[in-house]
Amino acid sequence: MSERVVADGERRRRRPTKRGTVLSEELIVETALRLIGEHGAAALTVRRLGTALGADPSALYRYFHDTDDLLLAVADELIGRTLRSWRATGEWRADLRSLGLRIHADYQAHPQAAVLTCTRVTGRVHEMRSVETILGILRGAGFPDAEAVRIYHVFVDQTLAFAALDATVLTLPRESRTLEERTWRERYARLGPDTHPQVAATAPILVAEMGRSAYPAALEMMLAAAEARLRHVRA
Amino acid sequence: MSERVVADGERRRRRPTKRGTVLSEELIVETALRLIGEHGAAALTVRRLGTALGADPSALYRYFHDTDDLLLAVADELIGRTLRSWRATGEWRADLRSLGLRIHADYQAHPQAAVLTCTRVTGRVHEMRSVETILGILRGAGFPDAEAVRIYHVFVDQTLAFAALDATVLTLPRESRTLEERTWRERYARLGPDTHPQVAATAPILVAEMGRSAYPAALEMMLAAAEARLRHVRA
DNA sequence: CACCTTATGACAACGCCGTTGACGCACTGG
DNA sequence: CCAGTGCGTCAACGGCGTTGTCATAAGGTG
Repeated sequence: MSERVVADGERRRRRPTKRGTVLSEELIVETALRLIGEHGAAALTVRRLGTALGADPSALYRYFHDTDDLLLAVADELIGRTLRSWRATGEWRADLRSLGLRIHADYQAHPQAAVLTCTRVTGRVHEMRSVETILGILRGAGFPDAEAVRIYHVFVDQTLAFAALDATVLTLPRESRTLEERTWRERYARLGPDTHPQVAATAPILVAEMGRSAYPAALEMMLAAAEARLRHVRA
Repeated sequence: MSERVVADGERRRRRPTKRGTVLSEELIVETALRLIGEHGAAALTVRRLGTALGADPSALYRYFHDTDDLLLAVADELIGRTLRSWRATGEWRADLRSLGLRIHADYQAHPQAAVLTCTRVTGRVHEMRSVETILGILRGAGFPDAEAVRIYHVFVDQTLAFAALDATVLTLPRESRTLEERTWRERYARLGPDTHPQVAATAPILVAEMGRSAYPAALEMMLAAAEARLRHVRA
């Protein structure tokens, strides 16, 4: 191979593919996101992406070193979109809540990219700006520095951890997911009170609860605990 | 296919493979865990597992419907190992705390497997016993059913999510991990108070805090919020 | 012990996947 | 308008999960 993966701006000759589309890094990333959104996470393969672009799959290797490189580009685009659409209100609980829920939701809209991205420290502009933003919210609310940093850490890692967890579930093939749902509905709901009294006593509530993400509830508990700490500090 | 996947106990004829090993569900799961531990999560393929067992890959389909089914068995074995070493004290906060920390620690001892299995609902024996245990702790503490189920969900998902997040970091190749950390520190050290005042004001605390897992702090905040709810319910 | 049934391991094949090297067309700089 | 080369295309490789078929040994039955 010619080992030539070049930044999009330095590209010299844009030759249309056999089906007439003109490739670009941006178009490829957008198409990848569209594929994920339309046909599920499993639809994102190099071959299918090539087909969707009307190009030979191997053409993509002129733009990205490998699949991982492509997914990172997709992830970076995601981070940008998320940050771009957030607005601060000035009330610390409302701001943390909306920021957390927005990150969680945006990542779940593109689970494949989220799973790969969540655990990586990018050190890029967007990430550093988010650190600054969240720390500002907490210190502005009156948390002492050590407390603010600790809560920042919990908030960020909890949000990313849940985003990755919930995204992983969405990444599973459809059969596995419906299987899990049925596992709760059928197997757990039918456990006898003699062997599993706790489950048997709460079965309907369990089935309803396990069908959704625990992140909103976890976030609320975290915010409540933080507010209690804040009152304690101020007293 | 004969569509015959039979529980391990009901197996009638144990024929040794060409290389002499006698297969069993247990042996397959153990070998899978060993493969993951020795060569990373990516090493777990049906073909390699077959080779490691000295059997034809297709022989595994007599024991598990497909790769997903096998993965669920591996996940359940992990849960079982963790539960086997835990003891209840009778005080709900202490019990949840020790259980959470133990799960988190045990999963990080097998990071490769944790990443692969954290998100799966297995519906198998060990998992069902863990649900029963945790629900028992919460309802025994006096939480009403709906509240107990909600807190159970938050507790479990938060623990697994952090376990997977922290395990993923351990999974990264050593070089990229140290590289990321160094880049991160250098970038944050360079941030001036003019552009990033919040980070600049807390830099030393930040560096110290980000070096460890946020799970213990997150767990404490969750327990504090739960106790507040409990007091509210009782009043 | 001999026989029959059948569970179960082996084999070969299918259709995916990511990735790469060789090739040659068409675009761009001169 | 020509030359050089950037980049899309083609073909192929090796690996993957999975399945249909076959053969063989285990184990009940007499």
